[in-house]
Amino acid sequence: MRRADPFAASEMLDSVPLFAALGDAVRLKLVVRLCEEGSASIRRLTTGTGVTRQAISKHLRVMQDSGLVRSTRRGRERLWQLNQQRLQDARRHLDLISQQWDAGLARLRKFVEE
Amino acid sequence: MRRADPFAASEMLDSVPLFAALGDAVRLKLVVRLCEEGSASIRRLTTGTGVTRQAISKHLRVMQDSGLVRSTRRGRERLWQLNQQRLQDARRHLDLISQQWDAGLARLRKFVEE
DNA sequence: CTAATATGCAACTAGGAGGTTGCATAACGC
DNA sequence: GCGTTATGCAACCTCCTAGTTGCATATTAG
Repeated sequence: MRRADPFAASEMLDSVPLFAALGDAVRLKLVVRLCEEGSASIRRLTTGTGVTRQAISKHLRVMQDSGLVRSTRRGRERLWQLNQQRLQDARRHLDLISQQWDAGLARLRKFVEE
Repeated sequence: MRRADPFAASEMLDSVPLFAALGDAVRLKLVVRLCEEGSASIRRLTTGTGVTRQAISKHLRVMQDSGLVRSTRRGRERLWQLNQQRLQDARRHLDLISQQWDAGLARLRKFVEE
């Protein structure tokens, strides 16, 4: 009962939480911040955001659940850093969509011309 | 009072609604569907989704507001299609993030080694 | 003209997301 | 040991989002 899909729909759906993680202004700023600083503690990431530490903590957990960031405990603080592999997954999925779109266009064009 | 940003944060934030649009299973399936079919009416896009036509209509509006799709009226139906330019914007932003991440890593590595 | 088709609009509901405050716990510095 | 710092956990609030149903409107077919 599976529909035929020209590119793996199930794998594509894996990136839904990843895109959702990127689809929030606070979180996208955190991504930028982590790019600049490499890795940083919650306290450090909170400064300048205008929201509380707990809010940032929640955002980081969302990002972690989507695989976008990971953390390591060091002493009394937890250091967060980007997981670049996951970013590349997202890029790859967008590439696949674009390619498929092009292919679909070409197919339609051919269909019309025949 | 603007913070210095190594890559345009304001432009980056433009893609927040775009990522949010992609961060939903129903909508990402619609993207795939539009890739396959080129352009399609609401009624057509609704079949097989398990939700009502109005739900799909709302999703399409969200996607439209983020620039991901556009529509044209033809007779009594409205045809929707992907806006590939916007997809490429998203890819470009992910590329920028990745590059910045690499640069940040290199900077940190150099700092540690010195 | 009339019936069927395709969509738009509005009101409503349920649930989740983003945010807060308050308290608990663990690790440093002295 | 003790105060300070950094985080975790839980309860709570608010609002937006995804979904529904019901009705209105426009267009096509016959």
